Amino acid sequence: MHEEVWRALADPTRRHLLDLLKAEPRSTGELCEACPKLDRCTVMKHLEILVQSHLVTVERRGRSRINHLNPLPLHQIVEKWVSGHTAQLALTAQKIKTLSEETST
Amino acid sequence: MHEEVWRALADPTRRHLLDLLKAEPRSTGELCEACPKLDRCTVMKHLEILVQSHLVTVERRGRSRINHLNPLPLHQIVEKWVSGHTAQLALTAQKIKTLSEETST
DNA sequence: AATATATGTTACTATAAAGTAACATATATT
DNA sequence: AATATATGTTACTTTATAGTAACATATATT
Repeated sequence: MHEEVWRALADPTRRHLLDLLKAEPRSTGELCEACPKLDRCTVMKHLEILVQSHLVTVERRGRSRINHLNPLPLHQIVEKWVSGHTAQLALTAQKIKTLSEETST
Repeated sequence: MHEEVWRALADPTRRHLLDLLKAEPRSTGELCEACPKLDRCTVMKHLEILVQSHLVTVERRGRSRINHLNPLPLHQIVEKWVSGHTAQLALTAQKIKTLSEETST
């Protein structure tokens, strides 16, 4: 299900990892370099969760593990859930305008 | 920031509450009736988190609290983060096709 | 074969979240 | 005023998550 995708996206570190992988596939070591504040084990745990949610796929290359971004699950939750909510924006434009002002407070 | 929005959306109960509010604003009591398995306090805690993330706004009406959906934060995280990732779908159509088969396993 | 490098595994700690219970307040109804 | 109703608050327990440390394995390099 998409439950894992939502959970995976909830963490800012994981979204950052996805951002890094958006540009190009990277090895785990490269991702760790890009996240100097985090322990390697922490990065690997996050990657594990991203793999379970299918947001990241793994390619083994010798002793390296190349992590690839898979944007499909993201696209799917947008299609199946988010779009149903954001569609209202067009319908209730004036109302949103008001709420927007409250939100920015 | 949008951190709270991602966190709020991570929980399936909260997404269900948003689904209920999508149709029409509802009082807390009505939401509790729609979630018979959950304690009233649990529902209120979830609503609290939804309000903090601005996904729900509250209107007081006598002794009732009417909860309104605000789809704007959702729209914003799609605009600011999700769309940047899903945009790749068009660019890497063939690759995704392959990943799709892996994902559905 | 010996060594370095990259990743995997297990166990632990600290923090946060989900859920509930008991009690408190505030508004409507009679 | 007394009562019922709807919501708010505080404190607690259980479970899940983030993060780390120490050790294990597997591949490349020399």
